[in-house]
Amino acid sequence: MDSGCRKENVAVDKRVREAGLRPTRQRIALADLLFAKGDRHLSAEELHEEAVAAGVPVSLATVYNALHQFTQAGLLRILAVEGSKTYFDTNTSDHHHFYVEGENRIFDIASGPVGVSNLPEPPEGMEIANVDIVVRLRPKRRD
Amino acid sequence: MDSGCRKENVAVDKRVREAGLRPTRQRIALADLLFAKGDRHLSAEELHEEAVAAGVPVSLATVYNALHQFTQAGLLRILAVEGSKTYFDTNTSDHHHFYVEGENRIFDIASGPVGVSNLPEPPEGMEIANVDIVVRLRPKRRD
DNA sequence: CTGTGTGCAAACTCTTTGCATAAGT
DNA sequence: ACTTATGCAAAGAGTTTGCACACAG
Repeated sequence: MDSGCRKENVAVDKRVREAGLRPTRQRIALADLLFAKGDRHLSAEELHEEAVAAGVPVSLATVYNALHQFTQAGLLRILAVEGSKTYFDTNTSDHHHFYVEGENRIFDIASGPVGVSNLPEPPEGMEIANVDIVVRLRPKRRD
Repeated sequence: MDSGCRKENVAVDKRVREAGLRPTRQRIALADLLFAKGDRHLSAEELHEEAVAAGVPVSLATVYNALHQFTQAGLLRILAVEGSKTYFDTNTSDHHHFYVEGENRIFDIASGPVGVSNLPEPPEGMEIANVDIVVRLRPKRRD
């Protein structure tokens, strides 16, 4: 069951290559899972499971390696959320998230006109790399 | 060398008691370190070191317990930052942070008129618990 | 062929847990 | 006295590392 994957693989191959990484079978498979399906947030373990489920028996260590390499290459961002696991975001532009307390669930905020007003000046010698907004959600208690 | 600590201890004792916790020596000492010095962000290990340095030989496990109990009681917040350590914030109101990449350093943003415009509506059955803004800083490269 | 990437398992870090002892009311 | 908290050390989760083998150029 490969139908429809060829084209992505080619594009992804290029993307990986341009990041200065060898387009190995594993990296391409991972990049394909990451980037072919729109914006996603996932942990190393989740990506690993997906890869295995997709018939690419990559090791967890390799998943970690790839995620960090992609991050360094600017293809991914690390999400700032509480909790023990590290989440990676395939959308590297300024955009924002809902975070569901107690469930470690993360949504993208439909990237409308949400914005920050009166951004403060960064301290001397520093510049703003990006701005993350996390809107923390609680289940609404019905009354 | 106890000078000046009495008063805080009394206030802190009350605070701990009102959180529904027994004001034990350790909890009071930790609460005192946390709340007597203005807004702070620190990890369990940092607080533990401070406590030991302050002559209160509390165990790390107790520090973790106390931090979580205080958090549940609404006296602390858990900070959403990347990295393996959990940071706790003594300021539980909506306010925002600078985060220095690669150093795991966190500043409060001088809480001026920074604000979010066009906050999105939360999904069905959810309500907004709070909003965190993290401004990620990179060292400015001099050219 | 040469060098980089992968896989495995062990090591490491941060955090949590269980149980005997100590402290608070 | 009775109950709850503390401390220790061991367990647990997530992540990283080292080294032999495999694959890409």
